[in-house]
Amino acid sequence: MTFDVPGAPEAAPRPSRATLRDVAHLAGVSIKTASRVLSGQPNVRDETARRVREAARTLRFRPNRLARDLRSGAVSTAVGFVIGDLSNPFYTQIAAGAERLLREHGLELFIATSDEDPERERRVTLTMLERRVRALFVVPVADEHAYLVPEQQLGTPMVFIDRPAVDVAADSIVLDNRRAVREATERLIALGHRRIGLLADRTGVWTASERVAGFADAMRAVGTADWQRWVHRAHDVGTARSVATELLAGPDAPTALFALNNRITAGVIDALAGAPDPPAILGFDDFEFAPTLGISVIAHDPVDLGRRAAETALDRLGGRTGMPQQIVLPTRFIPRGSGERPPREHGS
Amino acid sequence: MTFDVPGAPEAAPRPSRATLRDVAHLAGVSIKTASRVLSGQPNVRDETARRVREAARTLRFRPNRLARDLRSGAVSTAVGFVIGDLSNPFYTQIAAGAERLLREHGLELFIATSDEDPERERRVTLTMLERRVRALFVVPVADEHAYLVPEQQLGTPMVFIDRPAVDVAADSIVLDNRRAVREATERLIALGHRRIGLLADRTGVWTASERVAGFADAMRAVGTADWQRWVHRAHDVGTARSVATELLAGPDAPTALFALNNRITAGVIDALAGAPDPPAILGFDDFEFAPTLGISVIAHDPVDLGRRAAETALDRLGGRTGMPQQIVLPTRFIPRGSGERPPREHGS
DNA sequence: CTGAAAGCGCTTACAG
DNA sequence: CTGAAAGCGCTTACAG
Repeated sequence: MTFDVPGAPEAAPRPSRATLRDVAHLAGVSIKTASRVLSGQPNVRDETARRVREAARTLRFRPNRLARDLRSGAVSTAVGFVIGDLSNPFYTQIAAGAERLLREHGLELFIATSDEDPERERRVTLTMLERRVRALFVVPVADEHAYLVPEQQLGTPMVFIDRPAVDVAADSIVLDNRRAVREATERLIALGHRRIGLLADRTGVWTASERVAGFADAMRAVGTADWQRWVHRAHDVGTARSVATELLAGPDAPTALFALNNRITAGVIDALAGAPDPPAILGFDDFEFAPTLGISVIAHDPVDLGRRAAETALDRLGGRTGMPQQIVLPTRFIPRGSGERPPREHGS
Repeated sequence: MTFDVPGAPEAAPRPSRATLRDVAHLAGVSIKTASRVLSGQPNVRDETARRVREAARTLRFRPNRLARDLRSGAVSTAVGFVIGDLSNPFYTQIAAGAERLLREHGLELFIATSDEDPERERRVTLTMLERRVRALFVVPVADEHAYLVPEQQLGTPMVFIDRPAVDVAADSIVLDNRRAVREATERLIALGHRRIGLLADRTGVWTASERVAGFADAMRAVGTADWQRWVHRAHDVGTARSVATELLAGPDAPTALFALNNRITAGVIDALAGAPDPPAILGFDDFEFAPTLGISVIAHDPVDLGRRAAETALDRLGGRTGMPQQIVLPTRFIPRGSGERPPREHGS
């Protein structure tokens, strides 16, 4: 359905945009004085300021930040945020956490998506730097970031989130993936589970490797040498669903399924909906309906990841120097039926 | 946990950033020739181009977009996107849909959040315009946008999403809220429900009013004059939970609950988890676990909302003039247990 | 194929 | 308290 809004005006002739020069002219002052008034600098007579403001209003003057930022140091008040995908809440909640803190410091967010593609990540990151963002946040997919070294040396603070920086000495904020998965696996083992199907993201994904390592730690500790046969790969809801379905239909079906991220957990839940004798399910990443669905999760707060990243960048902008830091945020195990509700941005 | 990364270098002395002038100088050409090479213009001898590119590489030259955009029309390749909240997937999926299309046209996304606050919405919108964004997308909370009129007359395409523009004649993309809720209510009535508890967002929210109107249409059609007594208000998961709990405990408890957005649906689900004799639940907005939880939904695709908005803006940028349009996207009713899976960005 | 000049719209540094 | 000049780093328009 498409229809015209009744009574809407014809496209008006386009007046051109008023500049500071126009305002100054109309107010009968120099361009510098107009600049003073409109950017809140002192030392202008009240009457003069009033005239300038009125001229600005009359002309509907809006300053040009491009020009302003260019002149004053070629650094804008924008910060760049590179994430994998805007439709994945994990990423956007990180951005939300960072944004909240940044805007208290007068900074704005420029978000670009890498589509989980290393080459595109590189391209959009460089574009952000061309805009002279004041700081850069990356939830990296690529593991090659040497191209950022010169930019970093030029003083742009960079913070890597969820996965550490590899070949650039930048600050990073990560979760304690390995420990979390080791301890959760130990719980499953303590409950008597031995056939634990692990569904991990693709090899090469740093968080997946860390989490699998935690699983290996726990399995080896109880003498399970062939732990690798329990490790399966999935990357999205669809593949996770198929893998889970196959696993349960096969011989030697697992008594527990451990999904290593929220997308995989969703697939597993899908596969098991209405199954007669469902295995225990454990998921890395908390999600809203976990309590309702009776699923144990390893919980953490993406918003907090973002907030910590912003803190780190603000620190650097504030002049803190020294070695890059890696901050490791703890996760929390929430067993099913615990009734515990972790704090969330929305609701609960 | 916080620790220093071992072996990280001391903060290096900051070299200053190379400009086009530096590159030209090193390559022994004029600044204009360097510009030609690096911005891909023709008419440069191969050998000259090679020298320039090498100089650029040596100096790690990165063009300054602020300067480029300022010179060439003072319009950047960024588009502005104002949403209520980065941690609400409904908004970010809209942004995802728009971004995908826009980037095919070489445009980048600048996202700002209004925090659902009209005054803040106004402020961030104006800041975007100061950055001379090429187009502006707004999922509005305010219902006063007259201040955008001059900007629009200056030729910045604006598209309102999910809620129409009120006092500025801009294009908009909305859902068929009223019809969708009327028809869904009719279904409930056909199933024999008469005591239908409606949980709507705050009065003043345009989508809420439309949806309530649809409910009224259906209730009046079957002679229910006192339909208003079934309308309750909630704004987030928490309030929706309390309202739902109260409703069910009260006398004359509803046999069906109709939640008018995804946040409210989540609250209702929460309230009903484990209830002995739960009412039917119907929710506006689709969500991933609706099939698993056995909930009927009014489905639509936020990604598509964003895509259509981007199409509209690109059209305007391409020179289409004429009256602003309001595009109404249809929704789909998905009954519980239908097994139907709507297409989603992630998974399924 | 190449370059010198002017200018985008502001702010900085300096002078009065 | 106010202003004329210079310049941020590029590209446009023009000339050769």
